[in-house]
Amino acid sequence: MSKPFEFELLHICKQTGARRGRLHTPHGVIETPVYMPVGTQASVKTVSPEELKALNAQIILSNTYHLHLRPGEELISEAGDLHGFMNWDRPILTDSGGFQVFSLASLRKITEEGVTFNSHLDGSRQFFSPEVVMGIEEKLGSDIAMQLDVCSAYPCDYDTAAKAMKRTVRWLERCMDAKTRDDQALFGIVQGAFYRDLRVECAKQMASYDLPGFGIGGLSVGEPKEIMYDILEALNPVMPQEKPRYLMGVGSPDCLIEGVLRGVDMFDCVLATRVARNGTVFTRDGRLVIRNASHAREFTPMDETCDCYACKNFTRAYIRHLIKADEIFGLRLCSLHNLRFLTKLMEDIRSAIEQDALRDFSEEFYARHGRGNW
RNA sequence: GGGUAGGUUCCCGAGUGGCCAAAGGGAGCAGACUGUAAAUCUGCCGUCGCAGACUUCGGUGGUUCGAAUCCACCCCUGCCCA
Repeated sequence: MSKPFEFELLHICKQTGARRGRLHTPHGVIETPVYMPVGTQASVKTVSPEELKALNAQIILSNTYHLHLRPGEELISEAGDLHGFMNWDRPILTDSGGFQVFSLASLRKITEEGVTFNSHLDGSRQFFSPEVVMGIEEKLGSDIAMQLDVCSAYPCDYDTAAKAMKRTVRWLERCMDAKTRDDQALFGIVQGAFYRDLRVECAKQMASYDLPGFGIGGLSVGEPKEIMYDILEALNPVMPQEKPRYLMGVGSPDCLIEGVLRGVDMFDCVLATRVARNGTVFTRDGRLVIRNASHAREFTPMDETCDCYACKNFTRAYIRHLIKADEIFGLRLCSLHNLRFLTKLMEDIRSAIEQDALRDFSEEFYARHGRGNW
């Protein structure tokens, strides 16, 4: 019996240094590196829990801000917790609302005490602080709770980035003080925008706290990928080896590979499901806009090599038709496929690490898919 | 046969003398999307092109400096009456 939130570092790829691990949670074990589908409002859009399990989703994300506004954590706790409410018995990670502070910038005001929001739903005044957020996340009963953080935009001047990073550290301390549940892990979030020294300083400071894992936030917010990779390279040696590192909001296939190569263990991203609903799918030959007219008469699977429900049963021509006709089933098929594409990619990555061959794997992947087509 | 309302760019539909290649939808085509205010958003959508030019508003002929818009006749469609 392992202790809660133990992270076993099972293997390090001799070719790349990439990490193969296993994170224990109250709702089961997570094999890492892992991609986590996003279910912001207690639902991975268009996909059922049974389907998520079938495509080997090990853990999903949900969102504190959105669930607080609707239906409210009180109502969810009446159902027991978020797991019971949405009938998902595997692990759940809740994001804190820190990203909404960033993406709903026009609706909020940040002070040291916390963030004042106008709800995007009805305009009502909302107040989020580290303590408030921890209270909500504990009521939701997620396995992993993210701290409330301050995410910087791209570009961001040094002074602003430094202030946001330092406030994030102070808010992490307040989250730790407010935390009461032992069966929920709290992750800090490394900030510092695109400045290596700020990132390293933040990571070192947070590493001194006894936390079960750490997020890397504020990346993939519009900066070139090389900048993100550079920050990850700076963080790799200074983040605790024995704790999982979670790169927040990143999940194009190439970024997943590049992240793992730079020591990342966990990822989440809306890209797969959002792009799916807009008529684009990942395939072994790169991104495919299945909505385009060129696929109208292709009576072949979206991806010949894919084992997902959509590829095993339906053709490009049919799925394109569904998308063009605004049939919900088309959105579901594309979502199922893209999610499976990523969970399968992570399976392959885990196996490549175990075989000390992740470099070979990534080179084959790029030879096949190209580097820029994602 | 008589009366009446109409015929607009792929479709629906606005426009009733110049600011009209012609509103607005839809369809179509393409692009974007990375801790989800997203089944969303953006662009193109007569032809050729850089400016610009050219051909269009049922047909033909007129009026006018100028017509999708006014006049005449013709063709076609809906409705009403015989």
